Amino acid sequence: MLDELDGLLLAELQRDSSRTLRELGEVVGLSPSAVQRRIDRYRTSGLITREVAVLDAGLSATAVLTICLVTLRYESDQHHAEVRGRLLAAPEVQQVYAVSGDYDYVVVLATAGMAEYRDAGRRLFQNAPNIQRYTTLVVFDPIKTSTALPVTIG
Amino acid sequence: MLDELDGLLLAELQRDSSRTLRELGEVVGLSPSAVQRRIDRYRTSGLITREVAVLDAGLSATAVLTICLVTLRYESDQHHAEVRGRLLAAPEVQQVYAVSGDYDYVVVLATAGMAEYRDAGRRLFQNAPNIQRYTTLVVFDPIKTSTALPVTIG
DNA sequence: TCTGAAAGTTTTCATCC
DNA sequence: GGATGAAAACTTTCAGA
Repeated sequence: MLDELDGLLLAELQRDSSRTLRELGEVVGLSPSAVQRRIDRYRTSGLITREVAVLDAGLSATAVLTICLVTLRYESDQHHAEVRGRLLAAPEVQQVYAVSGDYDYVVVLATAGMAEYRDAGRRLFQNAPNIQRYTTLVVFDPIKTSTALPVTIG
Repeated sequence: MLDELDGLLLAELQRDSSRTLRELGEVVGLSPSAVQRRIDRYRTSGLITREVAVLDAGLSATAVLTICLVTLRYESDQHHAEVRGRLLAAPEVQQVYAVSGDYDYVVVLATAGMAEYRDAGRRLFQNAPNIQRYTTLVVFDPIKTSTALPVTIG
């Protein structure tokens, strides 16, 4: 179970994880070793899955982001597994969400350029089985790209 | 300008930034201090915008992710700025993409539960000016949530 | 611009509260 | 659980190539 200090600490870590244990301790009001013990717990429990550097999409110059809204032809587990496997294996695929609503999947692609996007789109959707239809939205401004989640305490 | 070593190093940092300079150096074939100099350059140039901990959406228990596809009523810069300002100010807003295609914005919301989502949706879209229509997709499985971008060398 | 070694911090870990 | 302090590890700095 998580208390308010965990909520605070996790919010800080989702905002900036590059600080030292002492700096984090000052923010949340704990000693460095107390901070460390909590962070260890998040890591071993799998609550923190990874720590990553986030690049500026604008400065990554020619990077093109596209969002594909995908509907499958068939709804069986096998067909879903097949599509997921294909998406996860593709290096261009940045994010995949299984959704309920007007579509089955929302897929964010990050490619080095427009030509690379066309290739990926054809390979993953156009010439692929089980895809009934898909719509592409080209991102011209990635206004906010956080991964922060709310932490429920208690 | 970035060389192949930068491309390698940036890919590694986007995958796992929690490693030491020595470990990273072993992966890319550089000494710890050479790695550090390059990372410093990424940080001061703004290519690396931040370093964050990524939480497991499943273990974050009651966290609900939703994706809203939003169309504005008017296309002027002022109207866009107004909507963006509102979205950026909301703590529930995890990601915002300005897109071209069938919609104007793709917005990812992360809320502590369904009730919180309903509040946020009403506040940000239903009872808000300039929103012509919006569709909500409820995420029932965040299959992949990376932020990795391709790095163009040269 | 890289390497390698010395100096300065941070993290780790055992111990006590 | 949390704090403290010593040891180990890491990062930073700087001389030399």
